[in-house]
Amino acid sequence: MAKKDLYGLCPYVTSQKILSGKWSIYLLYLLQEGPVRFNELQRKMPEDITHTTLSRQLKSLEEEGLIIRREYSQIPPRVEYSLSEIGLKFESVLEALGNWGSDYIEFVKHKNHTMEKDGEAI
Amino acid sequence: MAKKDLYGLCPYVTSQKILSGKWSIYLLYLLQEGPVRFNELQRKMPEDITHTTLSRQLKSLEEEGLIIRREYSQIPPRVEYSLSEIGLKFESVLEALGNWGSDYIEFVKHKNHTMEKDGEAI
DNA sequence: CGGAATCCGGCATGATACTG
DNA sequence: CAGTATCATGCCGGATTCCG
Repeated sequence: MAKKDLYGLCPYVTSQKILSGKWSIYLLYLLQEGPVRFNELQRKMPEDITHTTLSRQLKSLEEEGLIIRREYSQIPPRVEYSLSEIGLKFESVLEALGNWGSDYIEFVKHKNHTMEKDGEAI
Repeated sequence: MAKKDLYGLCPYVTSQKILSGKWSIYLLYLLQEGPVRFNELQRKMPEDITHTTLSRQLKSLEEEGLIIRREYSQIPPRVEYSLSEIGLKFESVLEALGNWGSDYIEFVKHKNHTMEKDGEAI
C-alpha cells in the first residue's frame, strides 16, 4: 500500500516532499514547544497567512503523521496541534536548519557588504 | 540591498525558501561528494528531470550562493558543479535530513503494516 | 473558533526547439 | 555537452463565503 511507494524509499526525496509546503518548516518549529491552538499558530506566523491556507498545511502535516490534532468538544471550539513521535524526531533537523539558516543569513550580509565596497550595483 | 530583507532574517523562513525548489535537497546531496558534471547530475536524479528544469534549479542554487559553477572552455563544453563554502555547511542539515527521512520511511511502513492487521481499508 | 467548499491567479515545472 | 527561449499546464496558495 505504502502511498506512492514512499518516493522510492529515498530519505532525501521523501523529506523534500514533506517540506514542500510553504510553511511546513516554520509550523514544525512553532509546535516544538508544545500544543498550540489554531488561531495562536496563525498569529505567530512570520507573514500573514489565511486560515484556509493554514488549515490545509496543518491537515497535510497531520495526514503525513508529523503532527497531532486534538479537538476539545466545547463551545467555542478548541483545537490544539502538537508534534507526533516522528514529528518530535524532526527537531534534530530543525536544529541543523536553524543553525545553517543563521549562517546563511550572515553569509549573505557579508556578501552584500563586500559588494558595496567594490561598488558593484548588480 | 539585502534581497527581500532575507525573509525577515528568520533562519527557518530563509531555509524554507531555499529548499522550495523541487529538487534542491537532492541536488545538494549529490554534490556532497565533489564536482559533478551537468549530464551526470541529470542521470543521477531519482526521477526523470528535463535539462531545462535541472538548469534552472542549478542556476537558482548558484545565485543563492550554495553551489559553484565551473566552466571549462573546451569542446564539447564541460561544466562542473560543486558546493560552495556555505553549501558545504549544509551537509549537517543533509545528515539530519537523511536520518530523519529514514526514520520516517520506517514509521510509514509500520503504520501501513498495523493498518493491514487491523483490516482497515482506508 | 476552526474548518470545508469554491473560485481564481501565479508561478514553478515540464515539453519542445534552437544555439554555440 | 550545456544552456537559453518560448510556450503550455498543473498545482499550490490566497481570497471569499458558508457551516457547526
